[in-house]
Amino acid sequence: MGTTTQPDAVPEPKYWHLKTVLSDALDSEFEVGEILPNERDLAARFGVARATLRQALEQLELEGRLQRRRGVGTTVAPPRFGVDVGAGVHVWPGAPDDAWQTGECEETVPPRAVAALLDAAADGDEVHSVRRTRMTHGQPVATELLYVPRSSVPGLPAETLEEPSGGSARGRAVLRELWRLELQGQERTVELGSARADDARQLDRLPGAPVLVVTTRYVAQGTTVAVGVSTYRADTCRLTFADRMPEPQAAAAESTPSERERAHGGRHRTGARLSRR
Amino acid sequence: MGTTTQPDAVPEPKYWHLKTVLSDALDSEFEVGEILPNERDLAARFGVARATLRQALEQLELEGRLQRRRGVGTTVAPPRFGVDVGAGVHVWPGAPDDAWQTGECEETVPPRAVAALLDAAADGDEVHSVRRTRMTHGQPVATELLYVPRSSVPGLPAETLEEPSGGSARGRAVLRELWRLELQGQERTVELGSARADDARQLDRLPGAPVLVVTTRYVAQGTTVAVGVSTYRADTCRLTFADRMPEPQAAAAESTPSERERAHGGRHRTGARLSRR
DNA sequence: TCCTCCGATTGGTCTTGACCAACTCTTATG
DNA sequence: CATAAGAGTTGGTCAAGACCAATCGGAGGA
Repeated sequence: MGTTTQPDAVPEPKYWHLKTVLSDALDSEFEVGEILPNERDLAARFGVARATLRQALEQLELEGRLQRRRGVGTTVAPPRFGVDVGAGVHVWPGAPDDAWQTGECEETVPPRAVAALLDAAADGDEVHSVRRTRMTHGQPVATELLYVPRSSVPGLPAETLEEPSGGSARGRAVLRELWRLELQGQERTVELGSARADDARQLDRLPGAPVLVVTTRYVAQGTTVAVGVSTYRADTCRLTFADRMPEPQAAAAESTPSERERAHGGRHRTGARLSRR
Repeated sequence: MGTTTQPDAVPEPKYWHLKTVLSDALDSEFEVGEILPNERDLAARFGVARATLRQALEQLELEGRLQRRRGVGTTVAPPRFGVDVGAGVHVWPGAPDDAWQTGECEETVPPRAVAALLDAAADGDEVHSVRRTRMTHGQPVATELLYVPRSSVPGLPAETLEEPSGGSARGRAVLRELWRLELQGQERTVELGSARADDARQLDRLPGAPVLVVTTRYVAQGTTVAVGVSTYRADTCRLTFADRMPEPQAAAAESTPSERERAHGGRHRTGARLSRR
């Protein structure tokens, strides 16, 4: 019972089939930013329960194809934008308005996992910490917590800590400006996580939203002098890492910033099958 | 209504509260590999509908804390293991049995997104492609598709293509051995995706399972000569990137391979509150 | 003109109940 | 003793319905 009408080999889940149908429709019949019919209508139109429809929508949202907001509706999300995370050169076109916003410095006890990475801090020790937020395309895409054990920066006047550079800067630049740390290198890990309540609020997402957690270990003099934990919105970001990339000649200029090709194909025609009414 | 008994500020969703309760229980009362009570029991025990319980379990599975298998049960997952992805040195303890398994070379039309990255292939062109699988800790953690346009390796005897190195090797090593390509550098992007049916099968997961998609762009002579698309299980893997990391003296030897600390704290006591019966 | 309030709309949460599919273990059978 | 057939267990899918919470827009009042 479907449109493909296979013999009946493996009964594909309804929501899975629904997802592919919607996905195709998204490509062919909708514009970015366009608003879909509401869930109750869609469910009725496909002859499924709302829960089933929602299962498909959830998948699509996870893939960054949709954006849902309570009280508003479900809209077609723009393609993910590349967010440079590596230490190397910018290669993928970065957003023109990509900027970090640095908060105030505090004294906190870092999470256990962070403490384990810091050579100079025992479990339970308080360390300096700064919260930062990364804005791109007019929206927050990441929050970061930077942890610097006191012993990494002994005898630093509190003044310096209260007055950060105030503007955009890469993590290592902040470490230099705030604490005059000169780094030798860094090491990063990326993993999937779900947003904690505080991070979710800053990212304008609901708690539990999928995020990419980037843990950076800053190294100087052979020891880990700082650790940064960045939380990126997984639905809108594609992290890019470049290590000693020679500037590509032609390929780099192939398209303008924001509107990059999507992960697995993506065109934007127009039509009117699923459109309103 | 809850255990925390806040005044009643923001009514925390039930499944969210449930998730934290379960998460704590996982830390304090269960061993890795232990099997939880079944969903119907758990739901009854917490006085919620099974659907609600499942919402909490889904979150925990997404975070890599649980593993669920139909017909078997829900088990406590081991901590994520770090999987080295960068071009640099191994720093995080890699698994002793980490190995790539290279398949046969075929001729395929790469997905549009890949073609867009390949300088030497127009949309629709066939290119060489090799499927590879990465095994770690006795299970498949990633599948990869390597795309090499013919013009990158003109006039290569088919023999070479049919007989890969047969064993473990990093991506660039494969490119060298298979096609004698010497690379200048590479660039990677990481994004969240959901497993396609074929990848899911290879990863022993259900279609739609969350994966980390690593797209690697191999560069030689200033052009992109190959593109690799790796699909990592997001629930079991933590990708690590190291660029010119100086070997840390003490910190590197702090713990033995597999059993690393978990992302946000994690100890393993024993108890018996939720345990069977 | 500006503001506030209220109601309609939309996605988010939760319940109950049912059946399906993968798996394990027991039991019957050769 | 090995194998096959069932039965029972467990997670996966689906339905139908109810209510909650965020949002937006218009009506009404200052």
